[in-house]
Amino acid sequence: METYVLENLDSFNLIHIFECGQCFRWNKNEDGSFTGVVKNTVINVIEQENKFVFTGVCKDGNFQEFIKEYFDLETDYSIYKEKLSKVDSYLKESIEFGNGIRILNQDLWECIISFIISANNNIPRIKKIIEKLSLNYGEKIEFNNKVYYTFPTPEKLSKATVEDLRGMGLGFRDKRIFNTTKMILEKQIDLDKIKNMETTDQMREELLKLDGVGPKVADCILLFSLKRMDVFPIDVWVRRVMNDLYIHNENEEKVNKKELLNLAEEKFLGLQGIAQQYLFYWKREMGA
DNA sequence: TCCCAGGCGGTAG
DNA sequence: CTACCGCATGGG
Repeated sequence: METYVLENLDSFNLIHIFECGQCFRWNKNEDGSFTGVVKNTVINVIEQENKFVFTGVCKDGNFQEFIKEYFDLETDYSIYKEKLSKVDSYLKESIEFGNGIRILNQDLWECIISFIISANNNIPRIKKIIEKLSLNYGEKIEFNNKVYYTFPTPEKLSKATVEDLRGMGLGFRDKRIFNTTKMILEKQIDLDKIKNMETTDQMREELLKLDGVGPKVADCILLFSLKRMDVFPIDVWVRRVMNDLYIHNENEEKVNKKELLNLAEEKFLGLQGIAQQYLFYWKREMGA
């Protein structure tokens, strides 16, 4: 068991980070701490008097480096916030609201599967399905006398038949998960190659070949795992907030996607991904 | 009960 | 190329 304590972290709020919709495997405990499974490690984080205490058993490498990498602690979010706050008063307000958001460095494989599951689904159920997959196909780890499961590897998940997957509550996404797992396992799509590609467009083109990965899911993967800050995943909430703020179309479903992308590019200038996160979180938490 | 969910794939026009 | 539809399931 290792502990890492950090003081005076800028732009770091546990609720904002874990509940802004980017990740699915973190849960809040009664003491206000959060526990999550990251790669082969279970991590607990708690905020105590302006200090953040990270606890975990790190099986791959140095625990402190692991935390710094995963929580994106090398990135200075004040620069992002400063730029975006100048866009207009809406951005300013959304940033004040989601002040402590940070984009986690999530595992590419896990991110792909998780966001295929997210299609036409709600967050509580997405989390349930991912837990069930992990329980059935992941590795068991104990932490503080509790049992956790790692996210299944492609090898392990490939043992599941389409029927098995249907039994996990995946619904119509069963075949998509099955096919994508196979494509990745057989290296028809090489994830390491994607990580090393030059441009966002090259990465997106490759991701779109995976079954169940369309424009929205690809952009989520690009933002949440490949750290492409210039992508702008458009879901119902983002469409809603962009329409309310800038377009004022009576029928928000009719708002053209290209129009939204152009607008986002023009306004947020390479920081569409970050802007999207603040706006998404703000809109979803504030409601209506 | 009924509507909806961080959409996608397929098909028709 | 765009427009539409069906899809499984369960949360609220």
